[in-house]
Amino acid sequence: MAAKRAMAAGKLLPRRFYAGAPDGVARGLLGKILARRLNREWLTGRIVETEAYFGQDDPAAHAHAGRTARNAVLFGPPRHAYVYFIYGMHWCLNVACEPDGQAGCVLIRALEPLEGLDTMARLRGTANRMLLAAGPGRLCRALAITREGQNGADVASAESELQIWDDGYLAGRVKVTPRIGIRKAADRLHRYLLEA
DNA sequence: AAGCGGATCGTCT
DNA sequence: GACGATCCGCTTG
Repeated sequence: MAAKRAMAAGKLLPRRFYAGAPDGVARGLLGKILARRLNREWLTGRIVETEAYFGQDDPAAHAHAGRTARNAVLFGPPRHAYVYFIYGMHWCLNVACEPDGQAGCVLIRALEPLEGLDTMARLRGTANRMLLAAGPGRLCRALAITREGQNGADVASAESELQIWDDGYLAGRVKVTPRIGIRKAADRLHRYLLEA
């Protein structure tokens, strides 16, 4: 099937990978492959931008004020997807990390599309390959990720329709900057980008 | 090339 | 009732 090229060479990222602290997991996810099964097709892309959020200690994090109905996934075991709705319009994808009970997570901000580009372009309503999955909202649109569909999905499960793979790609230079679009704790350097 | 504001609604106070 | 971990199109220079 379509995803064979990217996924056959590698393996699912193991469950233990996600038990670490958010900054380490955010760095570690750079260069890995996000894979979304949509009907019979796999849509895949290399993760090139992430941000770390540190649970209740982090004023910018959704988990800061404590557990609510929306952010419940963050307080559960790691490796589960936290999908939330923002600005009345966009979905954003996170992966919970840290042990059960701690609410750290990593926001997946951008992909370099690898497979299923035609479907992504159709879902995005654009043919601009550079912008297919660059940005958290665009990424979710390109991969048809919503709260109803993917919130709580286990990205380390072979049965899941949302998975993260390691194909052996070696990440190059990593650029570190402040996180985007937040007002609180805007000085902290928790955004990670893979240099082109 | 960069800056501005509108769209649009779930979530929490 | 206010605001947000965004995106896009329109304006200006």
